[in-house]
Amino acid sequence: MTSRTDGRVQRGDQTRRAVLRRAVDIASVEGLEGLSLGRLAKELSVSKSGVFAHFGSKEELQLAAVRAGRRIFADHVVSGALEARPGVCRLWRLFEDWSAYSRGRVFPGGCFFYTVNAEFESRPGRVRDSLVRARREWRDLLARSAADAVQLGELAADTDVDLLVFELASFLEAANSDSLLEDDLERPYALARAAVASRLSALATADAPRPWEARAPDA
Amino acid sequence: MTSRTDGRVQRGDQTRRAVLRRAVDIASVEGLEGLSLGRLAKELSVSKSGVFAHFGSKEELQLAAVRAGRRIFADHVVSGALEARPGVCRLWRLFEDWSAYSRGRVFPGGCFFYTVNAEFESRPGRVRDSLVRARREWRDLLARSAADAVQLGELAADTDVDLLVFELASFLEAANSDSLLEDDLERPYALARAAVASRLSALATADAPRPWEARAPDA
DNA sequence: GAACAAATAATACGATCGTTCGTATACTTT
DNA sequence: AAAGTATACGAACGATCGTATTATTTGTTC
Repeated sequence: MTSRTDGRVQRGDQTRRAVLRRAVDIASVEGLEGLSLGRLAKELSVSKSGVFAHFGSKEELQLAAVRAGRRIFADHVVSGALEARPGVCRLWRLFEDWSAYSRGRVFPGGCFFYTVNAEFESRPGRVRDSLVRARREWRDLLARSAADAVQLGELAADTDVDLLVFELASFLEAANSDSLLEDDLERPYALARAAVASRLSALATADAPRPWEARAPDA
Repeated sequence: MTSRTDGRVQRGDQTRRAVLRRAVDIASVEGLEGLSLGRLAKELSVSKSGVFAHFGSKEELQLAAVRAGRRIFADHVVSGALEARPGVCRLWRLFEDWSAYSRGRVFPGGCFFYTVNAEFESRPGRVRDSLVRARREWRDLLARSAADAVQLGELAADTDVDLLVFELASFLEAANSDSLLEDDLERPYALARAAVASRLSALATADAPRPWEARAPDA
């Protein structure tokens, strides 16, 4: 029988992981089409065919990069927020973690999904399909969190959840893009914070928690 | 003195225009890096070197495409709004014209600047610089229009103009991107309309014009 | 140590990239 | 008519792209 850990596949997984980490970093700056097997191989000091063999085609590499991007996004933004109590606290936590994820440049080109969504939003294919799915899951998480807040009586009962989610998501994406284009790590995120807090404040009920009013923690 | 009609220049300008019109259309879908001289030449049935000679380098072609995109954007979005009376009416008109420009797919890939800004937001160079300049002019136009509205007493005197502009611009960009990714020509623009109207309503003074409350014109 | 399997490498292919060069064909100016 | 200029062409350059085929190294199992 095959032993618990085969050193060969172990090593393979390791390089595969290294390739994907580099791939998502590149893609966040230059897009998934800007990825090239040759460049990836050179930067990682492996052979081009070695990289190729791991994925079988460029499209498969791109799809794997999207999956890798999702894992990193989930680790930095989703998993922490799921520990916050449901409702407006979780919603605010999603904003704060997303803000830290984008502002902290977990990917050198800012949010990985902002870049590649813009790249593939008009290009049919499997890559676009997987990006649309990922985006829906993210928006659904925002929508569920907002709906929870309404159900818990933290946001007004007549809150238009779809509209709120659209507004919040707009602010996040704009902060990412503005920060990169203006080369400003402060102002766009401060504006997004004010915009999100303003929306939530306007909808919050009298006795709802208001995490956005807490003193900003010193760095 | 130069004679009445210079056939060379005329013919040259014509193909140059044709190249640029095709270039911005392609770039709105595939980005300015996705442009290729060979493809451009093939689609326009001219020689690759002929296209190249018009611009001298790919970067110059990209810069010319940005300028062409600006002209088209100005024609569809800016010039009409400048005819509206200053203040909240002009602000609303900017939203409506931008919405029609994006929704009407003046460029097949949606807003040209959304695509190429995302492409170049992390890439230094002259193309990025020209995009940043164009973006600043657009945001300044929004800011001046909002400031006018405050000065005219149409929006509350304590309006945070910078925040308002951030919010409005966020909604526009998100509508464009959502529409393309969801393949939905209605909902994202309706959400953006509701979001913009909601922000303006909240800030509008008692006797300010409220163009967003007018009956939507039938198509 | 032999037989086998998985990860990586070496090499090559055809296509396309941006660019350069030399040239033919207009048109304008002298 | 001669000289000059602008547009466009065709062919070729070296580089790089994604991919395929064929070896070689590396680790496991008998």
